[in-house]
Amino acid sequence: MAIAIQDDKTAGKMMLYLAEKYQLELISVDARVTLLEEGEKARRIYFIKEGCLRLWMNSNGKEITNQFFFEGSLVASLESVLTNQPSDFYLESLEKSVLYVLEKERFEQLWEEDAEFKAWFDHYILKRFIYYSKHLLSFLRDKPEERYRNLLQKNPDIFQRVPQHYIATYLGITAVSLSRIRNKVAKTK
Amino acid sequence: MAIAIQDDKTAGKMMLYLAEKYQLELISVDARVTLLEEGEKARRIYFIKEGCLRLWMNSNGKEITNQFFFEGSLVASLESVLTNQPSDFYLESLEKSVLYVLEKERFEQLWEEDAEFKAWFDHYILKRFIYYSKHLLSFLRDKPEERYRNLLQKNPDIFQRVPQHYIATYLGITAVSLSRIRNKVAKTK
DNA sequence: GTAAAACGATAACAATTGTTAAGATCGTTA
DNA sequence: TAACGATCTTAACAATTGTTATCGTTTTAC
Repeated sequence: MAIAIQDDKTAGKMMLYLAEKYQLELISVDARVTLLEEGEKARRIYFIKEGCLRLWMNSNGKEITNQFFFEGSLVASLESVLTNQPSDFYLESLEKSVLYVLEKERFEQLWEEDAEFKAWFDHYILKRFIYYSKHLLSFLRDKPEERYRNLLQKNPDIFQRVPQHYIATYLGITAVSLSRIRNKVAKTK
Repeated sequence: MAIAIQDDKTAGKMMLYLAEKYQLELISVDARVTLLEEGEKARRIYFIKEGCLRLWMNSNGKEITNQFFFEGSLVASLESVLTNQPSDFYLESLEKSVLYVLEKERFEQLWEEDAEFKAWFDHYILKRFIYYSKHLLSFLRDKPEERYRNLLQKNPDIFQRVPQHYIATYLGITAVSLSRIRNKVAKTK
């Protein structure tokens, strides 16, 4: 009896169902709004109804984008929420977004007392664990150009919605290098 | 009320306590023994009492080391165990090792029925999740030389126990490049 | 004990990426 | 509307890494 890992669509629907079930507050934010600062303790988890956000950090004056999040995703500085440590990351909206808000206290209460929520959240952590292990592997195995090709194939929309220089640091390269790779790949096709 | 993330020593002791509690079978394996092949479905989780192992994959004829595991660690192709899919990885002992064996069926039974085991395992997944997210970040943020310096500082023993060319692919570089970096860093000190 | 394999250092050259700077385009804001 | 900032491309050069090969040493296997 194996664990069936949900696909993103199913997980997204489940998330929205839970947001309604727990009657989470809905908020709207403009593009480029910072929802969490580095050094701050994260007190909220967001469920994205519409829009997109990014988690990023400042490393010696350079912005490093850790991850992008779109509709149907849970987003937070999870490490900060779970361990109660100050966040290493900034959380920022890239587009005008509509978000359900789950306060940390409510989250912890649900996690402990609500079996359906606990099952869903534990499964979410498992999914993220598998996602991270695969993403990490792509850094061990692939050159930047291959990481770009993979991203373009699996998530082409991202290039329509997210500035390219953010994508570059997500791929572990500079914006200049990504521009060169795109030029090269476009010629190859 | 935050989740307290256990340090490795505490987690290791807990693991050995559980191994005794569930009276897991103990096996000994020589160095360089393959415990799981690529394409095989993982049917066992191992708890390392003594020794060390590595998880690696073959990518276009090149060996990529995904992770090393030492005393007090749980080791398996977890993704394969959890999803019942064929493993992308090989699991191999690097030294003569002594391992507790937890069969998949027993694991699933404990996970569902034994609260202490479930709490421990869920916590383990959370820890691994945080480990992976930090490790991934080091690929986005640091150059290979910095990843080497960090590893040397945090885990110097690894260079005494693990062949250097395995460490190289774990750091995402070639063995030649790691040798050059070591030479350069040794001169800098 | 000896042959074979594994391991690590190094050299030479190719390929890729980083850095810095300049310029063009587009959208936002006063 | 005009000024500004954000975004992307490109160029030139520096720095780093990959590739291939050789060599000496150590370890393993028969």
